[in-house]
Amino acid sequence: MSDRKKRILQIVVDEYINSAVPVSSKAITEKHLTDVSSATVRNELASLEELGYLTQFHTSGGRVPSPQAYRFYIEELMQRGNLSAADLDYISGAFSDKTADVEHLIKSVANVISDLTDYTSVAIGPNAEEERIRNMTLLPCGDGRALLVIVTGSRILRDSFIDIPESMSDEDVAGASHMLAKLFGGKALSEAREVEAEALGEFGQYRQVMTEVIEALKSYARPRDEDIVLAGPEKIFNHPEYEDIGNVKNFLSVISSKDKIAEIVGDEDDEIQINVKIGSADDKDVPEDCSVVTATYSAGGKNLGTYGVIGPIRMDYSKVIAVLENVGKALEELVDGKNNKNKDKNKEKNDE
Amino acid sequence: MSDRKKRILQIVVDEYINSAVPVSSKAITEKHLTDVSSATVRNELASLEELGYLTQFHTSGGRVPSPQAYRFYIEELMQRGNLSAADLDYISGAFSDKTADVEHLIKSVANVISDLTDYTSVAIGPNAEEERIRNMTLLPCGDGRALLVIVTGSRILRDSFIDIPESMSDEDVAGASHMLAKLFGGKALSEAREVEAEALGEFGQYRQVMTEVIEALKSYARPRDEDIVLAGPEKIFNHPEYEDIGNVKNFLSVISSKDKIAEIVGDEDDEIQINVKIGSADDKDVPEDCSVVTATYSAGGKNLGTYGVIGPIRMDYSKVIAVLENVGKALEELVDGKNNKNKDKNKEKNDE
DNA sequence: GTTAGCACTTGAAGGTGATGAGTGCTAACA
DNA sequence: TGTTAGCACTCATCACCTTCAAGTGCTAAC
Repeated sequence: MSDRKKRILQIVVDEYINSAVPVSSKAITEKHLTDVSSATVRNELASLEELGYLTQFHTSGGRVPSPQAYRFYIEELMQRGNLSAADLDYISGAFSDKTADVEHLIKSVANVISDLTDYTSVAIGPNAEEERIRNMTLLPCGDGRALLVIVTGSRILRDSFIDIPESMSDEDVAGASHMLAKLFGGKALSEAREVEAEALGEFGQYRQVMTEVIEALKSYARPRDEDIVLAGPEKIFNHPEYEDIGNVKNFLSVISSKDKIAEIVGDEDDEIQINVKIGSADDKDVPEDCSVVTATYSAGGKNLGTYGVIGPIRMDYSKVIAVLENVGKALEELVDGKNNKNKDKNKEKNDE
Repeated sequence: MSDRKKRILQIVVDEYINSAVPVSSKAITEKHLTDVSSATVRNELASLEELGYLTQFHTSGGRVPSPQAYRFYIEELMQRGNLSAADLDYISGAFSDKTADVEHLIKSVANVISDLTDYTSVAIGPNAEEERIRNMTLLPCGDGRALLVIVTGSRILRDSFIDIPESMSDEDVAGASHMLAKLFGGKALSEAREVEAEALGEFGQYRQVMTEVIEALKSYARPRDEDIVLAGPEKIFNHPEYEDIGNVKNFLSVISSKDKIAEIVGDEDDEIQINVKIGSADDKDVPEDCSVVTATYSAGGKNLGTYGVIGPIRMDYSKVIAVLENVGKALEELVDGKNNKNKDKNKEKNDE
């Protein structure tokens, strides 16, 4: 593909992303390629269409980029957009230390992304599997039930009710609770699940409780609904493709199901930092006319979750990717800063 | 208002709810009032319009009920609908004992209501204020933080992270935790908030922790986002008024904000069991073209939350109210049954 | 390889007239 | 006095047509 073809393709995609109307040869020569005539551009456009990058609804309607064009655009043509100073300020101001626990942090990240991009944002919290259990307890609730709570340093990892034998006194439960904390403390959720045999032995008389706990641990393998958040669903109406009720319907059917959100956000290759899915071709759960751009963040070796936006195929990929990248950086700094602070604190303690 | 006027108004509302098209005098005489002529009905219709019960978009377009008509319809005209055997079966099958904790119960109630009515359902969980604290604990998480968990017999009442002095050892926290459980166990959340003075004295060296706990208790006054659930948002598309993008927009702007949902579901008179809000006139947060029907359930003196549907003004009030009533009955039976079972259990224990 | 020129296609916008649904009014009737 | 038939009137909808502008593809000339 010639440089001029690339340039023209870039112009078409940029223009279409901006205006949402099919772009014509005339518009291209008037605004961008002033040194050639519209006829020349027409020839190039016809050729780009043959290559599969452009489509026409009808002969007199200008051209529109195909999903293939967007992919090429993102990989080669797009200007890696820099954010405005205001946007950068907004990001750095948004994540203050007060967002101490991960639950809140996830929500505020999702909100920031949605606000800055003007698209609906989706997020899936940190993968719980590899987080270290900091503490664990069984809280008696009466009527033969107890609440099992597992926390890390920064969040409630999981909680759920389990049945306990009626014969167990509150003191017995407290004892069992201590054993659990000792047994599982410091382990990752995935490791915790593997101590089964050993644990059952140690528990002796409370074998049944342990069985229930193991059962609960197993059910924690998939993300909870609360770990999947959505921000700014109404943002969809800011984009003209969603004047069409059918598109809104598709969109809503996806975002109102946490399972589907998890599906389209979740199943990505760990190697890839930023992942773009364009239309149903890339993921059957993404509606025909939608794109999903996600980024997986981690800091200090710790997974911080996957965040992204869902919006029309005609998405401002440059802006979206810039926002995702900068939010990632801010998050990394926040977490690293905190770690360092803690290290300092610990150091001070040791120095005493 | 004459009996015939009432009958005609009833026919108009029934017909319009069913068909969503303005109803004409001819339709009324053909299908329902076969003993009078359409001209007579026209006179009555004109009179009902003057009374404010009916409106016309244009002279040749049939008539449509006004909000005032719906109110009158619900209070006097509507046939208190009985549910089909299938619907009743569905309800009684939906709430089995396995939905042990309140969180799941709320969700399943919301789903049942949405499924049976074909409208989007909204629910707000049991009012936490008067529930008795069954247990309470502080779980150390490191880095000067601890998780405060409060449970009743059937659910996690509240949880949140609080700061603790770095100097507190895990054992100290455990001690404080015991004191908390003793101090607050058996109290309602609203009562717990009032023990401030006494508590601060008892806590001695851990005064600061207690201050944080009190602070947390105070923040628990309003419902958590998780206590507000929504089921079947996509159901809205099953009703023709939501072919219009503007209406969908209004609708989505309300249901995507938990605060707004809480507002329209929450602020009702405790005296009223079933509450109907028709359009913005009854509640400024209800969109112009929407109605909200809610019911507050309680069983054994315990508040079980408020449930309802949000949908077009042209709502099948009879069906909706029947579903809400029957779901309420089923829920009451479920909870009473459980209480009895527990009483039985306790009795057996005492008999031993 | 580039360009001007032109015929062609197509959707959008606007106008027209026919159709049909539904009403309001009036006068006659019981 | 309430009811009814009859009729003129209103209005949305639809099909059909015309016009308009945008944009293309193609060709011939540079």
